[in-house]
Amino acid sequence: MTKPPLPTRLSGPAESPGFLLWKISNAWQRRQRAALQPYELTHSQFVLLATATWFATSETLTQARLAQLCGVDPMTTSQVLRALEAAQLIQRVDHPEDPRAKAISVTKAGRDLARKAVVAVEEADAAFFAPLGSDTKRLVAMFQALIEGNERTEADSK
Amino acid sequence: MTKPPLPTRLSGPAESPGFLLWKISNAWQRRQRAALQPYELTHSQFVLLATATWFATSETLTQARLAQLCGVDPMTTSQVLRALEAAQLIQRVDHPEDPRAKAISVTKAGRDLARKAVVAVEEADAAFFAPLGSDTKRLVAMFQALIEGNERTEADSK
DNA sequence: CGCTTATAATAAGCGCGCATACTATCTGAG
DNA sequence: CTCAGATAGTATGCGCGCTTATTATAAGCG
Repeated sequence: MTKPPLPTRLSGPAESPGFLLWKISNAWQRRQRAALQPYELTHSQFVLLATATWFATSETLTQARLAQLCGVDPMTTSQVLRALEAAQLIQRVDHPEDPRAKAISVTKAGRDLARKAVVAVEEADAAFFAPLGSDTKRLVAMFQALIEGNERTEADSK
Repeated sequence: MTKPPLPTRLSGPAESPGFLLWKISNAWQRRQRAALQPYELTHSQFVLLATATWFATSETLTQARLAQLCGVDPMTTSQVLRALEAAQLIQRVDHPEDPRAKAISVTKAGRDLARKAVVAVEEADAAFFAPLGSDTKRLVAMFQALIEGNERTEADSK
């Protein structure tokens, strides 16, 4: 070793938490894709459909509210919800009180599909994190700390 | 509570490791995007450029080899490398021994940019995981276990 | 009341991460 | 040597995640 080609990065990317996070997230999404394929849903479609199913009973959902609940950006939410509407899993009608907004409701087909898909998703999720065993709880705690700690930073930079 | 709208999913998605993983990965990519913006690089471009810089001194890189080293799929690798070539950060010449393959080399501009960008990336990375403090090591270990444990499963399903 | 500011949704467009399919070439078994 | 199967790279196309910009409307302030 005369002169390493890059500063730091001591022994390749294998130990960088960010690099690993990226790889794991990709692997997880492949898993989810496979698990959701029988239902012809993508992961984002599932998240929005499931969350809408969950909250539609307790409040009148708008796209913006749903985006906030799921942590999906409003642009993507708009696009994905239109796909869900085209598949007749949800309905988007003009909001009774705010003509700018759309009121989101879930059709019976949507509810039924969500109920079936959520089982497959949670199964795939459990299988993916199974290698951690009981440490999974610890991972969840770390994840929550990361979200907490970075939410603030992101809000600052706006 | 008369009848929950969905089976399981006991108290919303906030505790699902997969859901958290997805949110965190998105947040991390936003951070990386911001950190790399001054260099006009995307995350994938950086990873491929940095890895090429790292390994080009020790072996004759092909796209397939680079894809394998980075864990990026070959199709994306092809596309991203062409972007890097257009930016004159790498070169793709016909491989001397295998006419199917391209030999990848990094230009001086590419090396210089990689050297600068890697600092910004590692800084952003450190800031992102800072909330975990010394537990970061534990997270890395969990990540490695997850990759290990799921690599096998994915290979099986092919 | 009028006016500024914030908000709901969308159009257009970019790059990644795939899946699928195709061409050209290498490699190994017989 | 031949030929089947693996491999390197790419075209095409889809959906997400995001940026920027636009339209329409709501909400707050003087």
